[in-house]
Amino acid sequence: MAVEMTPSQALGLWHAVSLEQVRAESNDLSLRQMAILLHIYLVPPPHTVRALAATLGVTKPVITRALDSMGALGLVDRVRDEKDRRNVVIKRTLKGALYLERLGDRIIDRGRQLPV
Amino acid sequence: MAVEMTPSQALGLWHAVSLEQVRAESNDLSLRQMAILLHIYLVPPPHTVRALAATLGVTKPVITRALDSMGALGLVDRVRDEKDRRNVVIKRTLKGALYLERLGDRIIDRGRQLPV
DNA sequence: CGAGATCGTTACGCAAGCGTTTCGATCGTG
DNA sequence: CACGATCGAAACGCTTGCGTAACGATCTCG
Repeated sequence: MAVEMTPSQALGLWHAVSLEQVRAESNDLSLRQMAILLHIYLVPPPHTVRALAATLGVTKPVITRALDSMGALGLVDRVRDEKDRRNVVIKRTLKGALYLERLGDRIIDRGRQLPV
Repeated sequence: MAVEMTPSQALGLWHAVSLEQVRAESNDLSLRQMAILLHIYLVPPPHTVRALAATLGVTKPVITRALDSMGALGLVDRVRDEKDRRNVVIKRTLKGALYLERLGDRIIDRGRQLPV
C-alpha cells in the first residue's frame, strides 16, 4: 500500500518536517549530506565513494567531504576494504541510526497531524 | 484524513525525494532556505524578516541572506511596506510557486511508489 | 614485472553561509 | 519636535562547501 497525498498535504508535510528539523538539530545537514546519509542507511551495503558519487550525480570530492563532516559528527564510519585496498567501505553507526530514527518519527508525527 | 506511514515508508519517502531533488535541481537550497520558502508559500501573509527569524529560531541576518539568495533565483520578492516603512513584506513569485509545485509532484510521486 | 587504469584523497582558489555587531531609516510617544 | 525603540540591511572575520586538477596507493593484465 503506497502513501497517498494531495499536493497540499505533500508540501505541508515537507514544510512541517523541515521547520522542526531546523529548530531541533543545530547541526543542519545539507540536502546532499542528508541524501547520502539516507542512502547509506536504506540501501543494502556495501557503499563506496565512487558508487555514491554516481548515484547522487556529483563528483567524488563531494562525497569525501560529506563523509568527513558526517564522520566528525559520528553519523557514519569509513573502513578500508581489505579485499581491494583501493576501496573504502562506508559503515553505519549507532549514532547515525538514532539520528535517522528521530527524523523518521518526525515525519510520521507530522504526517499524522496533517489536515485532509 | 491524515497521512499514515510506517517508519520505513517515512524514511524511504525522504530518501527518494531528497535524492531526486539533488539530481534535478542544481541550485541546491539549504534546509533553512527550503523551510523559509515553504513557510512563505504555505502560511498566510504578510511575512516579515523578523517574524520569519522568530519562527525558524534563527537570527535576522540569516533571513536577510536567505532572501538575498532566493531573490536572486527569482523564488521570492521583497517589497517595502508602505504602511510602516521599516518593514519589508516578502512576496511570492510565479517562479517560486512553480518550484514548489515541482517539489510537491515529486513528493506525491515518490509516496505513491513506496512499498508497503 | 611493469605500464596503465582505478580507487579515494588532497590542494587550490573561490563562493556562500554563519553569528555578532553596527548602521541608517522609520516609527511611536511624551 | 526630539528621543528612544524597532525595523531590515551591511560590515566583519570565520568556517564550510564547491569544482577542477592533481596526487599516492593499489590493482589488473599483457
